[in-house]
Amino acid sequence: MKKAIILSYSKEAEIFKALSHPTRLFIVHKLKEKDICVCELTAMIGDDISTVSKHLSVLKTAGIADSTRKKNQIIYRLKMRCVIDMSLCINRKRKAAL
Amino acid sequence: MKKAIILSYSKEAEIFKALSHPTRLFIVHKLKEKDICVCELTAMIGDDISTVSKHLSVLKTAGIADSTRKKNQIIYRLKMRCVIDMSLCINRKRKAAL
DNA sequence: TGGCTATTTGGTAAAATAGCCAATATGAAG
DNA sequence: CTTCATATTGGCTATTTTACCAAATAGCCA
Repeated sequence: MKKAIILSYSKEAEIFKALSHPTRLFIVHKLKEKDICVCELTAMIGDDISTVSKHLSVLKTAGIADSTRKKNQIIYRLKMRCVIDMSLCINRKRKAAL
Repeated sequence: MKKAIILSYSKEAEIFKALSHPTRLFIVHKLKEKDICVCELTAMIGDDISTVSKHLSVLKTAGIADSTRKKNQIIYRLKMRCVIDMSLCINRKRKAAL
């Protein structure tokens, strides 16, 4: 059984895990500009729509995005906008490292 | 073959992935206070030293930590300190959600 | 209602990750 | 040089993740 002090980081880890896939990061960066439906994201990404849907589900479960229905489309929205700051932080570091 | 625009997020994704494990987050939060050797981290975590060493290797490869030798210990240091800001951002959100 | 569009869910195979033990390195100290 | 302490690497298995296809679901509209 894992120590409680370690387990206390599980929720935070889940959020980082949701951001740990290139496709999901791409989605986050698109959503920072505007709300987008699954179909449009799928067209941009080029994966099967079921794959994209599952990525979106991961982001939603982690609390990073949420969704609403509009006619027969599901529109996703970036809920945790501070992930953009994380991105900036990382890329600032990456450029500084050159 | 994945689209280039998606692949361009791979490096950023790697950093988030490195932070996506409770044990590694624990390590990061300890390292923000002071530099620590593998043996001390291992004692705090309770996993096999080889497991801890591999976690540290992930953090190092991602550019989040680095290490120096001191006598026969390897001392790890938090290199990308802005991951602390990410943590704050996430936990601020989490508390706001209650 | 029935068909249409958009999305999610289930199933599955391949790949990646985690964690343990054993084996190997690497420097320290006698 | 030998032994000790510290850390890393290799090998293995169990678990998780990813991505596809097929099937099911949900709302819209004739």
